[in-house]
Amino acid sequence: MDDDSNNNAKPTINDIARLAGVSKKTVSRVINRSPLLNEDTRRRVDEIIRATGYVPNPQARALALRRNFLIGLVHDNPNAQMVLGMQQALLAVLRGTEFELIVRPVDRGSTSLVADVRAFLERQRLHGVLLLPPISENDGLATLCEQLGCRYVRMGSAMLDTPEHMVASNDREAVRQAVNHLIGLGHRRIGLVTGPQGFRSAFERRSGFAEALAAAGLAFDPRIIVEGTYRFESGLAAGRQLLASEEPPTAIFASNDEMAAGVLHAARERGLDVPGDLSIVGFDDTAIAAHLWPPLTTVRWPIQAMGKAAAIKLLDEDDAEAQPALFLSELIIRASAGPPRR
Amino acid sequence: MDDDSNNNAKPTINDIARLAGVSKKTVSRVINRSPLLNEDTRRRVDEIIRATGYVPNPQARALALRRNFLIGLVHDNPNAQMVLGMQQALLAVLRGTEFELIVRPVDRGSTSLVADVRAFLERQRLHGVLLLPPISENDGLATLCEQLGCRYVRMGSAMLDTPEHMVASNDREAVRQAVNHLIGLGHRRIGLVTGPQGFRSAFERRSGFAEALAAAGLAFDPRIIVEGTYRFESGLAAGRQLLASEEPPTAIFASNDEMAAGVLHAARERGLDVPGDLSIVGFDDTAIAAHLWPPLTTVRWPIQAMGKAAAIKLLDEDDAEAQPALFLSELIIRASAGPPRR
DNA sequence: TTGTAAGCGTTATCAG
DNA sequence: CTGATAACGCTTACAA
Repeated sequence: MDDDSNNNAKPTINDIARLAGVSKKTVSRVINRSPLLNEDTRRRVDEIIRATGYVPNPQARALALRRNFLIGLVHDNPNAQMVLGMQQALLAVLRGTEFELIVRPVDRGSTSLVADVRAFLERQRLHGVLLLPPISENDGLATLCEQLGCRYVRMGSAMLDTPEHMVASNDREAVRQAVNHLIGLGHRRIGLVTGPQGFRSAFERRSGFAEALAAAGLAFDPRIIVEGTYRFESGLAAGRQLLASEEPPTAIFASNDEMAAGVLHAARERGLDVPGDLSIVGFDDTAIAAHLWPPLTTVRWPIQAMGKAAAIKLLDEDDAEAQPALFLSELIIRASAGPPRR
Repeated sequence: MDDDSNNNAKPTINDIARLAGVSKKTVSRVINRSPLLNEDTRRRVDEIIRATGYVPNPQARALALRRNFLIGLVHDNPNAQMVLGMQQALLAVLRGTEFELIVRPVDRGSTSLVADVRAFLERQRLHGVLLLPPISENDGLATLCEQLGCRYVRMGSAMLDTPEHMVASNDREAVRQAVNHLIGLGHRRIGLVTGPQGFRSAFERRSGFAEALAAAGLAFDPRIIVEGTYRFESGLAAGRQLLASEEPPTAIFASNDEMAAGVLHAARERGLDVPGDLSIVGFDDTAIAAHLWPPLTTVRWPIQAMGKAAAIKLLDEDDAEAQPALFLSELIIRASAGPPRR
């Protein structure tokens, strides 16, 4: 009915020990690359392991070690593209290791946020977690991880923590560049659609905007600054408002691409030519940016690189130090921004 | 230094047993809602559990039970939006249960696909997996799950398996409706951008297209059928080709939104008015659809409902039967399709 | 209805 | 360098 070896059952450490004629502890040492091991013994055991296709049982290891080989991704899904990009980057590093990725969306509005995350971390005994914005801005979560002895890395739009716990994009500088681009094109009256209050990224981007204007000696006119929610609809509403104002801007910087798409919509509704009548710049370089018409000038931040760095920081104490904590974004110039017609 | 109870250490089943003055087995019975249990005992133990905040250690349970409380999401990431939507739907059901979601991207091109998944399933001893298209079309994977005693549900664009193992959208019917919509608007020459060969969804959508044409007595002209890759660039290329043809279509059905965005781009390049000169219909109703200008008429399939049904099928043997396996898509009429001008 | 003993597959301790 | 032996926290026999 069956042919070789123990048929269906996967071999355990005991099987290997018996086959190799050593104790299970020795096998364990081989598995864990213990340095104090006779080279011959190691080779012999390794051979058996290879031959049998033995793989240590993660559940048993987790129990004995009191910690799991799991990396958690905790987020509040502000941006599907970003979350998935992060996942891919993490998994690229995790692949080939014994670690698995476990995903945990949470509700940042909930008063029990910290308690929820605590329960999750305690239960699963994660090796480490990556906190995505905006919940990464919550210092309580960082403290919690520290307390629980769970490695953590926060992702954010500014340095919120020490380098080993941080991968940050420099949003402020990136926006400064983007706005400088508009100023360089000749724009003097530039509108802003901000992100929602309370988001650090919104604050940073707004600051970069203000700084760029100040550096160019341009006025920061609150009448052409509108707060958005990072959603398309809010961009649409903001665009309508801005374009209907007495003295409409010739360019609008939207704090993310989704809102920029909304602004573009508003421009179309009024029959405006983009970029002739209105230049638009977004932020994030999500998929939509290149697919809009005209393709959107925007800021791209290195999700892949940041995710990779985060994963390495989470996995390995030693390599962590070597990884950068601050990442530079890049202005992607497409067709949605040009010189003002008037 | 510390105040109450065992300070830092989480209570174990032994602590609860001692505190309640019963054996650990009894506590175990309470945890697992064993029916043969004195109501009084149960209450007493439950009380202690609540008071101490005891939570059973999942790793220990996994070891003893030889199976993990993990649900896997195995995919090849053809569509970020869909993957994330699926995740959300699964997690909504998993939330509040003891199950966690573990994400596993794979490479469908790899010759070791089945072996990779096997290694993953054997190692993690998953409770169940959800296979997303296109790898869900691989019967080998389903057989594998069966062999390993791992529950599975396949998601696809047609019924590829028995209802308890399937959540399917009816792409063929949905496309038929979409194309009928175009025909109803007066279009007689309709182009098609297909998905890549080998994808069942591509086949189904193409079939629906052909059937709608046939039912209306319209010719299926291979010269205005172009194969795409489900990517924006392929839609752009296809659009250019179609619009440059001798007798260009007055409407184009693209087999997904991303390609539809590409077709729209191609139309813009030629200065065409949409929908005046060209009507465009997409498929998927991803975020981009509503954000394009003009907003895209497209087909929406019920990701959330499908994900929820899949999760329930994976979790519970009994409820599984009650869940539908076939889901109907919906034509979302926006502004990108209208009557032909000529 | 409840408890006892043994085991799940691994690692840590501490001798040899 | 290597190996008994006892954890890790829970469940499944099998008794009582």
